Amino acid sequence: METKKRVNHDVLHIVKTIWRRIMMNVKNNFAKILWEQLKDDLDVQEIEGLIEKPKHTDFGDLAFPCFSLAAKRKMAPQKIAEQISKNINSSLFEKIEVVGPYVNVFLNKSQVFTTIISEILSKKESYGSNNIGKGEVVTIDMSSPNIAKPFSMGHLRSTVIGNAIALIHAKCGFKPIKINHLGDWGTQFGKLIAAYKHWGVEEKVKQKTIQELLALYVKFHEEAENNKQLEVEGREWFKQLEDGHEEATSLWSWFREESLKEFNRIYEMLNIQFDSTAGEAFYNDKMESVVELLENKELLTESDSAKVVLLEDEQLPPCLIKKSDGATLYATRDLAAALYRQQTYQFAKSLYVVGNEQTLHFKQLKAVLQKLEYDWASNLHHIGFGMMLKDGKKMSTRKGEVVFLEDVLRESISLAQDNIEKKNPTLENKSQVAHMVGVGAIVFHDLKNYRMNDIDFSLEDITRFEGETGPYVQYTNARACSILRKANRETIQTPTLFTLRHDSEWELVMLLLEFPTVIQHALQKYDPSLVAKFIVDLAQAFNKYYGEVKILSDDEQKEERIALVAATSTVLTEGLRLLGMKAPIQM
RNA sequence: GCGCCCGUAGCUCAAUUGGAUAGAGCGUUUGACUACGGAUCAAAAGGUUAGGGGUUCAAGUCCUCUCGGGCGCGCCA
Repeated sequence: METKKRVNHDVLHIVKTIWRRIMMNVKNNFAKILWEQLKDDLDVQEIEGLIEKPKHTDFGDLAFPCFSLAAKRKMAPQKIAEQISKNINSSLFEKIEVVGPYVNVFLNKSQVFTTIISEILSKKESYGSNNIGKGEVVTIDMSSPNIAKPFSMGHLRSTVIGNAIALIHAKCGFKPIKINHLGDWGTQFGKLIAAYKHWGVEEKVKQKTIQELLALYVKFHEEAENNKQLEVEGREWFKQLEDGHEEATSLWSWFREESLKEFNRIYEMLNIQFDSTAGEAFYNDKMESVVELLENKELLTESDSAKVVLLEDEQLPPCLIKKSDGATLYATRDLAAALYRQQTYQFAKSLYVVGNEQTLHFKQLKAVLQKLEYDWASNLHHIGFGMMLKDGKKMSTRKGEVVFLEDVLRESISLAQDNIEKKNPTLENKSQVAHMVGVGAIVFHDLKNYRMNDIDFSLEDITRFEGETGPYVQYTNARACSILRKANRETIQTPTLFTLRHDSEWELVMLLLEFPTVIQHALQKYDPSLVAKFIVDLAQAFNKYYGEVKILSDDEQKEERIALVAATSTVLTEGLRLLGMKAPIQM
């Protein structure tokens, strides 16, 4: 008895392993089969590169286009396709069709199905993980809001894109280091101190810090229009700050502390933590050595009594290192930061999730590091993104045209709360779920489109819960969880062989199969939107299936369908997690 | 003026990176078993891919010009 069981188990195991191997390399196997006939014209790798996934499901699961052979053989591609298909004989496919110049193959569905579902059920949330990163460190410069300014919708982009990129890197075996490069230094603090000295009221600032500080900042710029003296005052106060003037310093650290309290509230809402919050001020004592470094390499040139690094060979404008009054600048600070990060973390890659408008700055930064002959300079990457626009135009902090992220988050959470009251009033942990859904809507909205595109701010769009949205994906998963709850299985059985009955089942499986590839693409392109689009596709496929098939009806396929639902829920949950979102099991 | 990015359905965006009939969501119109959860599903309408020229078996995708929009370009960050 014991032995028999063992034998059966082993046989099953072997069958599974073989099929897993085949599925991992379905494309490669198809290429090898084709190669048998095409040896004279192409090698296996070339063939594999030509194999595509057809646009429509009626065209099969994989396709080989014969265009490139047509030129070599001087034959019509249609004829070549016919010839090839006649000579293929493999159990890998259940059907082969020729449509014009394409050889379309249909995979043996039930075996693929069995393999992929059992893989997901056994690996669970680690399905799709890989070890491309081999434990290498990747620093990610992200979020970086400015002290004394509101945490705007614009900063949200850097924060959530950076966070998703960090999660994707971790999934691929990297060690991400999230750095919040706080904007806590610079001329604007001089202006702010000047404004506070003129019009500031301590109590007001204590009550509503950032609103009040923003009001002062806006007033400063309004007044400065007609009063040039103010600008001078601002610069003087910043100089005082740099020289350690007592009042200036204490005002600065007060502003900084109060601002951080507000930012932390938002990070808590978004559930995002940082490995380092070393902001710009952190590099104050590391600036002089950068300047010396550049001087020793004789890279500094004096120009209009300022010091610059010329980048003519690189066809870039000069990089400004020191102002005529001797003060350092943004570029100097980022050079110091790059050096510090390389020393501290020995990164394999250093990413900067910063808006597109700073593209030139990062080109210059990289170019200067290359002039300093650091070979790691080529591992710096600017991950740009489009702006958050209002009516097609950039929002200006100076004019007070900003939307507070916190207001938008609260609005969205309260809308989610209303929905729950209406649709699921008996839900137990309503407010936690409302939080997950409301915040999820905003995060997803920001990640679903390619990051380079500009986004026009629309509260209506952001807080939409229907269609291609975060809540839609969350809802789909909650439905799947509901079925699993009703099925009431201690463990999900993986049937030995699936019998597919519906096209919608196969579409679901093909999507599940793609998940690991999607993750790799998202990694290579630093593009979380690929994951977002994928989980929307998956949710759509699941909802279609759900509408078509009664999953819990009692027939021979019931266990298979439950297994498919479990696998789908696992991937949806994991996909949401990679975007920094929660997947409530009820909502 | 110079440099970079963008232009796809009324709106917001896709399109396997040069491949088959350019697809989704929103909005509009119509329909769905008194429900495995309707935050869902099914269907209809909606396109000269801003425009011209070029490259090739094949262009929304590459090259070029025109028009339209955005961003950046030494003492801000």
